[in-house]
Amino acid sequence: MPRPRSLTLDQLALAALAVIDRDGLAGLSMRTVAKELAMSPMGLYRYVADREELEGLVVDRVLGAVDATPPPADTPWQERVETMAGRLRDAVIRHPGAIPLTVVHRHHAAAGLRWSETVLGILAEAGIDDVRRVVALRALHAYVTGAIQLEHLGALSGDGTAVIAALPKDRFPLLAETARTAGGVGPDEEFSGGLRLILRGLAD
Amino acid sequence: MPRPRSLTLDQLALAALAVIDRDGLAGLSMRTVAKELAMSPMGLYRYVADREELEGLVVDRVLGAVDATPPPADTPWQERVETMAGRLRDAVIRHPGAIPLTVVHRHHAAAGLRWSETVLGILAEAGIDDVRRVVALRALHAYVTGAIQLEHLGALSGDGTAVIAALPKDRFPLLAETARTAGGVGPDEEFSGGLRLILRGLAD
DNA sequence: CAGGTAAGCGTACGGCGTATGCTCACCAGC
DNA sequence: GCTGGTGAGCATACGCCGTACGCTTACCTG
Repeated sequence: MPRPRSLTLDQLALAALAVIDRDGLAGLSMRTVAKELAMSPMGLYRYVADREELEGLVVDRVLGAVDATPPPADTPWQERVETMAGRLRDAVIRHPGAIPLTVVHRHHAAAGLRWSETVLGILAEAGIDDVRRVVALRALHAYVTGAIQLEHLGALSGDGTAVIAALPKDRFPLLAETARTAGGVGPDEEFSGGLRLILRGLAD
Repeated sequence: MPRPRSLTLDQLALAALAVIDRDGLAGLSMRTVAKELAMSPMGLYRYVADREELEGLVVDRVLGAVDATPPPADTPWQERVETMAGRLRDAVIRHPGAIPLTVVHRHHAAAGLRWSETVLGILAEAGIDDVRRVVALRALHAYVTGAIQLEHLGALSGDGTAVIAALPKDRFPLLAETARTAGGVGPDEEFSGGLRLILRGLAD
């Protein structure tokens, strides 16, 4: 009977994401999202209970872009896990400003659960039993989450490695050297290099 | 000549940490910290340029508590890295509310650099050359950072595993089973279990 | 065409970070 | 022992924020 809703939740998420992509996470507010939708600030509360719920919608949309279908089963399981990790990283990195949100709200996003289920399937096929599988999944989660954040935070502090390279060599000899060689390692190699450490540790 | 300062930066950090421990990160504001110090809100700006700098002081204090002296060299290098990771985790977890701050400001904290230098020393003694060392250090950082956050976020969502255990078993069979067995694995075992995966992967 | 229902808006409140200019406690020099 | 400069600390104010609350009004059903 009443007036029909003029927006979908996905449009809300899209508008919020547009604000984040344009002005960063600090630019996200109920008011800016409402303005993006040519709507009054309070109108948003007909769709979400509070700001946190809006953030959840954003995360749903970001994580919803990751393909959770199992990679072809004829490739080695390590490679399949790498594929899954890569898909997650690619989707998240497409919206760097939203990274802190994905960390906080990942639990409640259905897409995150689908990703986990697929990864667990790959691990099970690799013959990893349930207790080791729990540890492996959490470790993969922890690594991917942490790596994405470090990658992004390092970037925003304006060549974070440059700061480290300027350290007193007598007190931080290894760190200074490491920072120098770190320049030659790209973020992709770094990510998959670290991931492969876990996978090798997993493979007895 | 002028009036001497009545506070030290460490006292500021301590007051902010007290607020965080008592009221959580959301309770931290220039006003609440000033109140904690029986001072006017603007008085804080004689000590720090802005809120971000105050947060940096907090992180300095939290991370300053980790012992960066190399563990005894007569133990296996894997065990020594585990010791270092455990020290970092213990220090951070002592102030759960400040975890998001440690992630953001870790770069600028001197204590974090000392930790990295010590870990690099252990890796070097293990015969890991510089390119692999860069990858290993970043992977350890990523894992420890991510694991601490997941550990803490899981806790605040009121038994996050309980939510997962209630999933439809037909669509998420492995996840549901995993959540059930996860109950039997404590956070300490989970943390060191994942860490050992990386260390095993590092050891050829 | 009339009525009810809910969509959307306007206003307002308390809190935030912080720019700006004041007061006045302190100490060096006479 | 007084005086004057210096900067510590404070009071006020501005423009944001999230959101509680009550009104208007467009829409669909009968």
